[in-house]
Amino acid sequence: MRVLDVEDLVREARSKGTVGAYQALSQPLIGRRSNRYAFAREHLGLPDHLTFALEKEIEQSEEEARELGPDCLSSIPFHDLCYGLLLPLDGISPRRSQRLFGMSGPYGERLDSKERRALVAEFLGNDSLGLDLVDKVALVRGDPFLGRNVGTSLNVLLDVLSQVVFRSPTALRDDLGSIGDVQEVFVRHCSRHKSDPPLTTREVLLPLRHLRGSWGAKKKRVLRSLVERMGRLEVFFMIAFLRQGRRVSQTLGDEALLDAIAATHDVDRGRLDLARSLVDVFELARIVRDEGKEGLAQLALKPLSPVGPMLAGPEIPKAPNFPLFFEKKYDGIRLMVHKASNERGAIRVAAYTRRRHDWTGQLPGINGLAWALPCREVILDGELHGTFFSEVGPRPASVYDVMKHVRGEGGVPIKLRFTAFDVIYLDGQDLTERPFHQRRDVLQRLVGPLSGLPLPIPLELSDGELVRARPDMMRLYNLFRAQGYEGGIAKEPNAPYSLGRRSDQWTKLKPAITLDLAVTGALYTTSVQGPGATFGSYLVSALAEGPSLQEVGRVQGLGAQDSARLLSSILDEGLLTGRRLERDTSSGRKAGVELRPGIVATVRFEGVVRDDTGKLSLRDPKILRVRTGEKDLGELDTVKEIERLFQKQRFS
DNA sequence: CCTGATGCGTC
DNA sequence: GTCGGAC
DNA sequence: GTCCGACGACGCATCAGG
Repeated sequence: MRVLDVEDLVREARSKGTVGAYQALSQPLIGRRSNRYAFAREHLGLPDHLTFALEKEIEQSEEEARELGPDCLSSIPFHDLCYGLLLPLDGISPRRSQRLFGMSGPYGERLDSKERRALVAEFLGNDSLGLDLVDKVALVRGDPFLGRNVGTSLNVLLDVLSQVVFRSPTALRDDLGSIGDVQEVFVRHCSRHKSDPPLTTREVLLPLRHLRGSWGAKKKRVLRSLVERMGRLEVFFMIAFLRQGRRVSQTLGDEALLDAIAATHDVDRGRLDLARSLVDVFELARIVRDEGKEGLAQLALKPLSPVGPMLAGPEIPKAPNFPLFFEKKYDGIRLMVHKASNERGAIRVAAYTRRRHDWTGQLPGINGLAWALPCREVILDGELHGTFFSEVGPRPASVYDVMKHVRGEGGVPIKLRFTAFDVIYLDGQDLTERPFHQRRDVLQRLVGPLSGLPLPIPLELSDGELVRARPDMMRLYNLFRAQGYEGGIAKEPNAPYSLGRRSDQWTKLKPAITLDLAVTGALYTTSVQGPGATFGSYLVSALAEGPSLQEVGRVQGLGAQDSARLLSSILDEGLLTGRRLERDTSSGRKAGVELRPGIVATVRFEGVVRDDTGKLSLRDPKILRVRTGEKDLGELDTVKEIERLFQKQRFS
């Protein structure tokens, strides 16, 4: 056995360039070392974010059996891209830009939407940047994660910054309190204008693209490696990328992107539109990049290719156009069930959620359901929901029970059911253009006979009927409510099925309960949009024994005007107790202030939910109006009342 | 081993 | 899920 | 009108640290 000479291997590998060297060494040396990052840093001079990106890229290229090019990182410097593209697209005001970066960008002032479109078209058409179409779409959309949800909490960002600038996270949080915007906090603490040597755009895009699923110290190490090499402009936009929800160039939607792709990549605009209804814009870019026109031409609605379901519009209008099909609204998980058969009769089944995630594996019973359908191929749209069995008899389960049952592999005494309410594809035919009533007929013939069969997940047709006037509709609505369901959906009989879109041809009718609650605190907004509102949400409390106040939930803030008015009355009436408070939210811990009672909010909500610990909260709460100057606690609704509502909805 | 923090998914 | 705001 | 980010709820998986 020959002993490997590390030095020799490294010397030989380095002659192959950065990527080649890592590839050459990843198997014999780096893969075996516990600290690959330290090894790559010492011997190859690779910063951590590149080691991370290359490791992931190599993994992926092996899976997809494709070559990893030696120049997969060489591309336009990220700084130049920020300056030439992201800054003009972002619509940041010239004054702010001057203050943050000491410059106002290449155009001096804000671009209007026409100019932004032109810029995007020019960018997509420029093939000397070392960026492919997927990269470009990701940049224009400000989403390096390609449409997947990747969040980074505020605390993680501040931790990373604290490692780079040697300032405590607490001090940084205080800075954030006075500056108001995370991106700006990073910019202020960044000493350089420009990275040196410059980071390339791919060098930033690739680590971010693979960041999904990375957690804790690993994620922080990658981010730190990037942040400490960035100048102000670069760090500003990377932080924008990382903030979940916050995207640059938000004003330029898919439409503009499709226009630009059509113009620069010689594909038909109408074809792109059609494609867009079947896949998201990132997948579309990948298809154009890898398969070109032919790939686009092959795109069609077909089983086993997930598509976004049609979504209902907001609320039913006061005077809807009758007749309408009024259908029970089930509280569960929206699911598209796909069935496909090949020539030899082998059947494949899949189930996809509203955001096109594959839930087939989590729902073994879905196979039996699909097999029972008397057709070769089909795509059914419906709701996975459940029935809860308790001492007082069966009642519809809430979506939380359903999730617990599905994810926790039972443990909850509910029986899952799948209720189909639409069919969009049947045996080679795309039915999306057909009017709803025709699809309903098809569905009835297909699913009706299977109702009541003992399938692993029972299949049934949604409950509903054609109503000709409001009293008919309300009679049905009250019946559905009495049975414990959420309400109803009104569907226009002639509506086609709009894939992946929200349509007002389907509207909801749901209950609205209101309570008067005390506003006992406010959390600062994390918004970075202009002046906006100071507070992003409010803590509300109900009257409890004592009398005392018990917090019963948070309610999203008001519009800019109402919010400003509320803030001034808080100050006028001296409602600030001076105590600060913090609450955990899905986007990290948020800071806020405690308020003395004095503001009463009328809160509308759809029901009461109870978590594992027995705590009751309001579901989908919204502030209808606020009254100030209320000193009398007796006017408030009580915790008892909320408990009563919870019991009532359970046993109705 | 338990608990809290974080991320990601559903509504 | 809802809502408000920018376009 | 349409789009999308800022917000609400819970539950589960995973990891860090006492």
